[in-house]
Amino acid sequence: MAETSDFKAEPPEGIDPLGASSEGASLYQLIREDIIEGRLAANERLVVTDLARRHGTSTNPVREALQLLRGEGFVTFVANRGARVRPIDQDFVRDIYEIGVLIEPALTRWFVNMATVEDIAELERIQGLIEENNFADTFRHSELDTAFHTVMYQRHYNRHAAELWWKHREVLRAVSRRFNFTLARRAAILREHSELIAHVKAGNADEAAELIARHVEGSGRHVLEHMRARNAARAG
Amino acid sequence: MAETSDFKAEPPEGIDPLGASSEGASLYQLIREDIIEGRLAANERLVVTDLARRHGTSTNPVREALQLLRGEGFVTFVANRGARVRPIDQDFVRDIYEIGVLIEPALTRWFVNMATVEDIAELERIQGLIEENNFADTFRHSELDTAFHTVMYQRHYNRHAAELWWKHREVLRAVSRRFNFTLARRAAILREHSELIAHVKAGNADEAAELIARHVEGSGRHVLEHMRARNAARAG
DNA sequence: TTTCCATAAACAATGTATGATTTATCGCGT
DNA sequence: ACGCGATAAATCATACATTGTTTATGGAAA
Repeated sequence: MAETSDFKAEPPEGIDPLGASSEGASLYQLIREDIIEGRLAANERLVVTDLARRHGTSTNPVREALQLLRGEGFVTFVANRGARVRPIDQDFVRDIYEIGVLIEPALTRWFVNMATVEDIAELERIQGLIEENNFADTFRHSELDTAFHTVMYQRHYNRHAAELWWKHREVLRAVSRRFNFTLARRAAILREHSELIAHVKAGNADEAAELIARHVEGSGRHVLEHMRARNAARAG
Repeated sequence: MAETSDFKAEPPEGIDPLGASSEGASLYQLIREDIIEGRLAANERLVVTDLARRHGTSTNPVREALQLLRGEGFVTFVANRGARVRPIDQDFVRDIYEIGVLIEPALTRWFVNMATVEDIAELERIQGLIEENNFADTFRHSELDTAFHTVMYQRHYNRHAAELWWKHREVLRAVSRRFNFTLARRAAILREHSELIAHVKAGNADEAAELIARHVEGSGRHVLEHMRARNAARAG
């Protein structure tokens, strides 16, 4: 699994990157990243001619990229008023965490029943790196954590579910990177990952699924609490 | 609830129809329906100039509509080879049914705890129409069935989940219309809807959620069985 | 003076048309 | 079966028309 040895988490195998054609693809990816990473403000207007100038293309590919992003839900359109950045706010994050709580246990259950020794070794390797890093490098942690779960969901037969998870994951990864982990959360993550590996080894699908549900919910609660706090600080 | 008195099911309130601008919107909707209703064959090439000619527009709006459909997952792109119709095959249908089994119980649980007397009256009214129709008019049944579930999920706070459900529902509605209901399935639908209403009235959220899981799973099994049979017939 | 409103100018979205360039695809002859 | 040239099509650029939105501006009213 080459994608887990370096820092950058890769999409699960078999998920088309949606960035096919050279020019338009990078345009799409650039705008997408700007939204997900928060470099474009919530509700900011996306003016076609501006984007075209900024990226050195004509307006045509820009408009197509915006429609693609619209279909994925990262951009909203109003007739004759063009595109705006869809805000990745608390509601947004809560929504996709809740969907994760529902879907990830099912993906996990399947994984437990299908896991090979190589899979388990890979999980343990990544978990080793996570413990080694011990949250020192936030970016690295978030990549490793994503890789950990990717190993589990990567080969699931339900491609819709796996792709949905990945799409959500990309957002959550970016959002959670903006915050530091509390000590309690750090401990919970390490403990839950270890327990999960134990369940996988023992073939306890139900326990693993239940654990993942708690894991995702805990992660969501943690991020949302941070968002709330930051929001309150900004408002107060 | 005006949307349930006539034949055409409407998207849940608050779901933007994604068809904003007049021209491009209808283009998008037309192509989308052609795919969902199966008028465009699986994997069929979507040639930009053809579509433009057929719909009497220039190529630009066509390309944008295709990108939007790509983002929604109804169309696939390969670099420099353009767009193709994403096949709505057994895998596709199984995937989204399975996601429904995971998500709909959660939506239902919330509904049971929030349902007003008007909601319940509306459910009973629709259920009355469903029984009255008694599967005589397949199209009408599918619209009514959709309306029934829409009442439940319409106002859920998790807009992502509700929109995901709706997007999937539009596909499943079209697919299931291609088949007739077996007698066993008819009986199950009527029984489960009635039981569901009883659970809602009694405020039994868990029972309702469990029932919906079975309802969706049964519906999926039924449709998939039909698809399998038709596929086998075609192959044999 | 400030607030409000109508109006005009500037801006931008949307669609059309056309051409250049690159990349697939297909038919044909070897 | 293979290569090659013709055709088809995707992709991008450019320019422009039309339409609707936004903003600036100059008064009229409070």
